[in-house]
Amino acid sequence: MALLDRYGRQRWWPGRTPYEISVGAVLTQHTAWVNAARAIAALRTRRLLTPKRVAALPEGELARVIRPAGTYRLKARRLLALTRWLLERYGGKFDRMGEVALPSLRSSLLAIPGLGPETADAILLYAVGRPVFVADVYARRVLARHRLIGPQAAYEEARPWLEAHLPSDPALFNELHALLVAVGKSHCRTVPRCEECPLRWDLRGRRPAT
DNA sequence: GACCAGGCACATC
DNA sequence: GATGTGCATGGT
Repeated sequence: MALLDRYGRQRWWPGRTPYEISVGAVLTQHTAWVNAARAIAALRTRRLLTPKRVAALPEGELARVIRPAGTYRLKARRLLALTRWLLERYGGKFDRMGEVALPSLRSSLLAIPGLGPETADAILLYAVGRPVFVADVYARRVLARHRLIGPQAAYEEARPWLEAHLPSDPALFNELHALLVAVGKSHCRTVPRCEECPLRWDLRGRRPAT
């Protein structure tokens, strides 16, 4: 892949366990990753990166620990909701989700207050390993720039487009999403036109005639 | 001091 | 259905 050659492997999503990855997905909402990482580090220092320990914590105390991530009262509530869902349905074990059909697992995640499509899909892809594309603002920006989707395309428009145009491979989704974020953050912001960008060849699965 | 960063829920028009 | 606002920190 041309993007891979240019930007290198991105090694997303940082996290030692599926639970830690899911915690990161909530903590990074509308927040720079570096601040979410601080909050995760604070949780790790207190040995709180397990569902049972988080669930046992009063909301106010959890909020204090994750303060560096910003919107901490909100995120403490969301983190507890996710953690309780995980414990009640799967005993805190991500591998028990393996038998659940993807659509029902996804809608079950979306029913948790505080989990929108992007957070739910990040958990599905990066923590559970399901083939769901995280069609975040960067991915949509890059696709729109190449007129592969409309400039105002919504999340739920871009995600099926990506999933339909790519092999259904979680490892590929993982790396490409990370690469699209890297491109969307830097290159596509500063370069007005991308007619020659190799991205479109990757996405369309063919190279243009030269 | 404004703006942004790997969103979401809720109110209002 | 589109638009606006609160949440809140830390970096540029």
